[in-house]
Amino acid sequence: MSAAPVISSGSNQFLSLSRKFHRCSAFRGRAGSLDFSLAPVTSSEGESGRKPERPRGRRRKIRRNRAAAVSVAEPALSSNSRHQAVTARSSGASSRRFFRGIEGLKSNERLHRLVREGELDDGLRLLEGMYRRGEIPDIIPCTSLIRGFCKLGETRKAGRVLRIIEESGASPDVITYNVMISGFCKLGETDNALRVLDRMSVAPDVVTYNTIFQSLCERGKLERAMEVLDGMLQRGCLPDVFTYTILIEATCKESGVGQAMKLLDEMRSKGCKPDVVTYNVLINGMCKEGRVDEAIRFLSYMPTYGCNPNVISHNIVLRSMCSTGRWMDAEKLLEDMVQKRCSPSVVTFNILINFLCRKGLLGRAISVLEKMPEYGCTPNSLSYNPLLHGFCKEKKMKRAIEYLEIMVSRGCYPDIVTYNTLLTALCKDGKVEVAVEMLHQLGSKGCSPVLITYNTVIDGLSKVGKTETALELLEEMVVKRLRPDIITYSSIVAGLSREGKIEEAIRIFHELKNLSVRANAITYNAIILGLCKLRQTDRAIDFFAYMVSRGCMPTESTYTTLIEGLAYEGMAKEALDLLNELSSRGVVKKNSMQNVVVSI
DNA sequence: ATAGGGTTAG
Repeated sequence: MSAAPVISSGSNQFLSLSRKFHRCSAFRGRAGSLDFSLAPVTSSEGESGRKPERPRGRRRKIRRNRAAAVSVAEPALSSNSRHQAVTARSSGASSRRFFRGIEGLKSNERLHRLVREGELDDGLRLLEGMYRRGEIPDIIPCTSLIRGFCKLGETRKAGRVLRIIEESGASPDVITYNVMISGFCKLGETDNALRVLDRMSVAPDVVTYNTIFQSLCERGKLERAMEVLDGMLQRGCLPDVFTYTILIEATCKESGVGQAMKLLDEMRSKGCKPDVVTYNVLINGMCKEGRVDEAIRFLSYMPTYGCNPNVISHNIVLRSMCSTGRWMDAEKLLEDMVQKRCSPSVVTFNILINFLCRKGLLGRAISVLEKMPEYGCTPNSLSYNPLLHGFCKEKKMKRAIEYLEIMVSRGCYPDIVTYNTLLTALCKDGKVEVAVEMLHQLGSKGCSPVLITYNTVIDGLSKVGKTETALELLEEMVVKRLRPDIITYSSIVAGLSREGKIEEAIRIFHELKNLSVRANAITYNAIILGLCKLRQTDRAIDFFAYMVSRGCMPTESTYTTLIEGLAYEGMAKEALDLLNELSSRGVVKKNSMQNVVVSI
């Protein structure tokens, strides 16, 4: 960015500005249709892999019991090594081989102990030694070792353990393989999981396959999953309800409910009976496609398929009714549920409360919340938070605090979202100091601030000219290992711009590249606004050009800011011309610029 | 293997 020449009014300058604009190629079409490929502008926080972990208690218990049974009956000898010791003796083998067997027994005992104590790396080291000496390891501690390493994300070490088992002459069983495969899958290494599947020395079971299907489908690789299904059928392994349900869900997402229904037929024809989850997945698919009425009909047919809908079936439909504004239907469905003795859950009520709050019907939301105990449901933070948010939005802080106290008095403790909501309201209310104070007291209330918490307060500070303090909070969050994102930096850049500290704003802006944070239109707009306010419209236009060259799509406020900048510098006619041109291209709505036009 | 996931920047 070169130093900006001082611009005086005059149409010559405007011509050159205008040419600059045209060179930016943003005018070749509407704002929404730049003719070169644009990287996504929105921040890609997306999902953070936070599916609640399913309790696997039952299966684990069985496994543990089996391990326990072995070690109780034969404290030092597992089936594997006992077999070896016996053959070594009975075949009259050399004493060296016999002793190696004895050493192996001792090593396995130590391996068991290390794994039990969680000393995984020591366990692996011992295992390597055993492998070198030709001792045969027990697969049970080895399987635990694989599971442990996978939990730590160290799939490489887990894979090494599996290799050692395979090459040492011990035979891994299907459980060992399943642990390895599920480890790879959980960490997103589906290709590695498939490689293990291919080289398995024992037949994979339905659990093996389901783990892989789950992982493939989560990553949108339905086609690959269907190929694996073919392989499964060829090997004579029978799919179960889980298998089909996973595949049906993915099919709903990728090819629509129509396709998914065909899979349902296939499932039935193979003698596999769909259960309530299978049907719920389909109902969800219908709702997502906007076919709510079809979903309602399906719900009522379910009993004739030999399967009664459950709370979740109803909740899916309920949510869909609410979001399409069919409030009366939703209330009726709730009545139906109660009548059919399908008790509503907290989720049922939270769906209703959420949508009432969004519509601003806080009174009705409260009456729903207060009725929950009659149905045996206790409101949780997801019940109270939308209500607090509603009060805050209406600037009824008193009522918000009142309800905060009510929730606490009922034993429902505020969570980080509750606090974030309150912090937002405090900042908007000009009580930023209070917000900072509250932020720092969160820890003592057993609730740690998250990225959004800091973003909220940093933005609040930046808005009232306290970017100094905002920058301190930025430091603080980094120390707490929270990674600032584009929202954090946009707030700070905007704050600096507003204060006229444009050079510092630009410096931080350029730092973003090193931090691998991608600037978006909001960040650019903040700088452009700062430059315009300093009457450096020329630099602002340079920056606009830079924005486009970096593949960031300008927004309406990018343009309005620039038009205002021109007007502000006294180039009234130019501003008007540009406004006319942009509005004729549909990039800027004229009525959104009424004040500017009037001021000119 | 299915439902609620709410709160932050122009």
